[in-house]
Amino acid sequence: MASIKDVAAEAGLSVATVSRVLNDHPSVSDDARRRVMAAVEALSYRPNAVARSLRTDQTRTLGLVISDVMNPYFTELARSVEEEARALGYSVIIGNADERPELQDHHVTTLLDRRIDGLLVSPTDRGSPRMLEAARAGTPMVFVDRWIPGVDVPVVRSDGRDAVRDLVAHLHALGHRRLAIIAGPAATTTGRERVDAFREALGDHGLDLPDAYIGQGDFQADSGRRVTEGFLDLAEPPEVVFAADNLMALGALDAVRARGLRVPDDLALAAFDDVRWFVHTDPPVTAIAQPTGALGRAAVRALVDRIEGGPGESVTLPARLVVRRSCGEPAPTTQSPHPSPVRRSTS
Amino acid sequence: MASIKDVAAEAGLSVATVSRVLNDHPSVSDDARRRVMAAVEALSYRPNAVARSLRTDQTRTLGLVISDVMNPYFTELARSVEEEARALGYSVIIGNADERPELQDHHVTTLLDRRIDGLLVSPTDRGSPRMLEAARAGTPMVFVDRWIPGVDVPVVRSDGRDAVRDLVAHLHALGHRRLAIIAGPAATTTGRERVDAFREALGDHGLDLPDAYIGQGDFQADSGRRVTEGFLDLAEPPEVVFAADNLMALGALDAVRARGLRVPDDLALAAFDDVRWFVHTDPPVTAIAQPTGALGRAAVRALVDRIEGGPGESVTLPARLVVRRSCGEPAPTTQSPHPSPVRRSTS
DNA sequence: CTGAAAGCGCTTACAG
DNA sequence: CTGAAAGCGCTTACAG
Repeated sequence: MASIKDVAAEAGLSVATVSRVLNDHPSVSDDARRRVMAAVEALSYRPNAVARSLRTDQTRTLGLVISDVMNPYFTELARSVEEEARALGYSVIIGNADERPELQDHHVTTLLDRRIDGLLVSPTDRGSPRMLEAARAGTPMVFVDRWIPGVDVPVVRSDGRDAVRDLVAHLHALGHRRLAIIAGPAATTTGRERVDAFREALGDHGLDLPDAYIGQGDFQADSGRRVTEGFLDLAEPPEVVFAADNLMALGALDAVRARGLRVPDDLALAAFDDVRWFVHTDPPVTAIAQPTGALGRAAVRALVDRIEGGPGESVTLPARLVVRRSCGEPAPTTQSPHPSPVRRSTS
Repeated sequence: MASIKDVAAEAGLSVATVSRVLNDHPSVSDDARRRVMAAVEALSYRPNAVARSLRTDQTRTLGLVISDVMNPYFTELARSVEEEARALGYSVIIGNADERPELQDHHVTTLLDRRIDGLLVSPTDRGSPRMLEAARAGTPMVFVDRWIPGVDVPVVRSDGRDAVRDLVAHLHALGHRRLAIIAGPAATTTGRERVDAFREALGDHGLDLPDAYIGQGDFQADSGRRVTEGFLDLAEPPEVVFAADNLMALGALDAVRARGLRVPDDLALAAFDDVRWFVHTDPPVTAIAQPTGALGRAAVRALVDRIEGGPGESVTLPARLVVRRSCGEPAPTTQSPHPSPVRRSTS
């Protein structure tokens, strides 16, 4: 591959001058500029970003460590992050933690070793020493979606409290009284907050959330299935299950289907996170939608601000309830077109 | 951030020796090793990967340029690629082309500028000059899923021919005779091959594929919707639509639902690519499943082989048909539990 | 406007 | 086993 030296030789100029025209430095003669451009063209020269980074101490790269790429919510988040970053002249390297702290730590380490300019993270846990140290050491960093209390880093996330309140009101109006939740890991903020918001909303209606109705999931589908089976085995199963993310809702659908039961007749279902497929599931799933694209863009802007020495603004955006049919038919509607027999769990 | 010089000073040794222990070079005394380790620990030193890359001319990084991250098939592919790469000691940087040639080219350029050790690509088109030149220049490269004829690069993909044949046999047995396809872009191999396989399989049953039954999509949901609407508006609409990927199948479901029609009664549906949600759609969707994880792993192995100077083996894995209910009930089964009225397109 | 030179943080022959 | 030195490909004060 041609280096800047080759270009300089081809153009009959010094590497300093070549570098200047490549970086649009003002003090270059038109003649020099022309000759350099011609040489660049002739040699198909492309600057080596590695060398440039070593010299300038910036990589124009952002690291994004997310909990699970296979989760459509995070996939969309990653996509919007990349788009906004690209618009601002940055590349992004994604690290998929797969909800595993060691993997998260591996990616944080790798990213830091590569000297990314800033780090966007949606922590899987309360933070590894490496991550906390990086934050303390002043590595530009911002949390997206999930965050770690006590760490002084801007947070960009959505607040689902009002949407959860709307959801519970909706469920209550439909006559449901026994409401359960499939929670995310207690080590994550979203894992805890969604349970708290749910409990609080239940309280508004004089309902409480017994421990038996709090299932411990891990934001992945299998756990949603397992927890739902547990609920169904209860002497008094819940009437509704609220899954704290879309994958656990998928798992809940698996469980219901495996028992030959039906949603919402045997068990109503709602989910945090709205995904496109929810429109076409049987039945369409009522969900809480986050402004995912806006979140990703705001996170990048906050991070780039930090990189440039700014404070990096924290942002909280509201989520909203999208009612579909998985919690029961709204009252005024005519009878469902497929009246299915109400079967009950046999246990 | 501490550099190797700081470590050398702290350990009272030369940077050469520090470098040797960091790289597990055999000729280092135990004493030196101990002192270096202690210094590394004391300073929380981490080698600068940028400097190392510049010196060694390798980044231990693979580039992956895929057509669309939001497509679950590619998300899963990306995930398996990253896993296998990590197991082999490589990181991966993903570039999302979003089915846009210019964006694909942007990512190829950026990746090459960063001097990735090898490139994995699922081309959106027939290849940009930059990509073709990189291949010719000997940049280690392998195509995954889609490929470019005439370019001498290993190809790792799945062959859906047999599965498509099985699908058509299934449709034929169900009594369907008017079969249509929502094709991918003709600029892609998968766009063309799936149509060819479909036409060929139809031929086996004495059926042909009229132009009116070939809808031009772009592998994204909206095009599936648009094409399906066109089919539904035909004087003689097809009885079945085969979407060449899962997103266009989603779009087809949108179109059918928007008209108040039902699958499979009004229009049967099958898709290339199986996704988890297909189990829970209304009705569950019959699909052709690719061995996505195996594809990703094989692609990485081929690429790493090329990087190490090997030939890089091309691999073709079979896809298989997964029958569900979106094309109609299999004959022996009892009546569907929700007999819905057969409505027809009004046009 | 242009060039020679230093230096970014490493690795690695080459001597000793 | 250890160190001094060169060099990877750039950028950027410093002189001129």
